[in-house]
Amino acid sequence: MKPIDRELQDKWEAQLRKGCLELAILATLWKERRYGLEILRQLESDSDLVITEGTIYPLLSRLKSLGLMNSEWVESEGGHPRKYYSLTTEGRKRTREMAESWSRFSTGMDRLLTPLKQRSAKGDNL
Amino acid sequence: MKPIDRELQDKWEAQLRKGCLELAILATLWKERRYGLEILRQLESDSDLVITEGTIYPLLSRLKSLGLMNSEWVESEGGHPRKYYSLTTEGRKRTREMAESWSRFSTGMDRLLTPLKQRSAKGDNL
DNA sequence: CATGATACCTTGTATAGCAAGGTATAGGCG
DNA sequence: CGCCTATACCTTGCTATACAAGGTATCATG
Repeated sequence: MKPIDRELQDKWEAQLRKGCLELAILATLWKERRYGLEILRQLESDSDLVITEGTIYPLLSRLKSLGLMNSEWVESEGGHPRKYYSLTTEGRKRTREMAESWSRFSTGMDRLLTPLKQRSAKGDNL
Repeated sequence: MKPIDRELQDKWEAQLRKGCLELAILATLWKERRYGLEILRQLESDSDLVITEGTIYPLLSRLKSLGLMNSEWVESEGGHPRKYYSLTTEGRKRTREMAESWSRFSTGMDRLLTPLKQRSAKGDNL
């Protein structure tokens, strides 16, 4: 892939991620509470979402101020204390709604992309 | 759904769409050339992507300047002439790459969301 | 020639993600 | 004790995106 393509691909992927972060973050808290950097690493390992601290902390603050999360400081053995976030009842509700929204959106995108997948069916050899 | 929820849901959906537009637009041109407003209507009918003219025209210009599309003016019977866009070879290549990127991303998101779907398996009655 | 319909384009604004830099706590080391 | 490193949280300024609003152009109709 040429450098210019590489650049475009990166830019595209960057844009793609936008707007899905809230749901992704909420989802990581579905089963257990987590702290900032932990969520960040979780996203990176479970999906392709690589985000930075400058992205996640403002987002966590916003989600908390919206009442979707609670936070509590927890001392850790050695090192800086951690701020653990957990979903509120409202947060669980919204997470489910957003997941449904994602599902609809995803389905719509796949429908738009079906023409690309009909290679063999129409002798379209690319 | 309460007004505040409605607002949040709308905001979320707005963000979700960001960055997927390029791929969506390119995909509509996979089989045939189309003009601006036609693409806009196509997106609305085939998926949930409702966008405005202020969104699509700058985007089309950018995609053209990137060499992914050609455009040609075509007279229409009655009314303003239409500017038809069609994919270049480069554009088709990138569309395929972006579709693969979408597929990876979509899979990653679904993986993050799997914990939400295990209601019955763990007696999690919501 | 005014109106409506269709179509394309531009300007200004709000917002999101991010790079970069700053603060705070604890452990190891000379 | 002072210094370094690691971990963790937070803030500021920048860039790019989508969008609302408003503008231009063409043709048909009355």
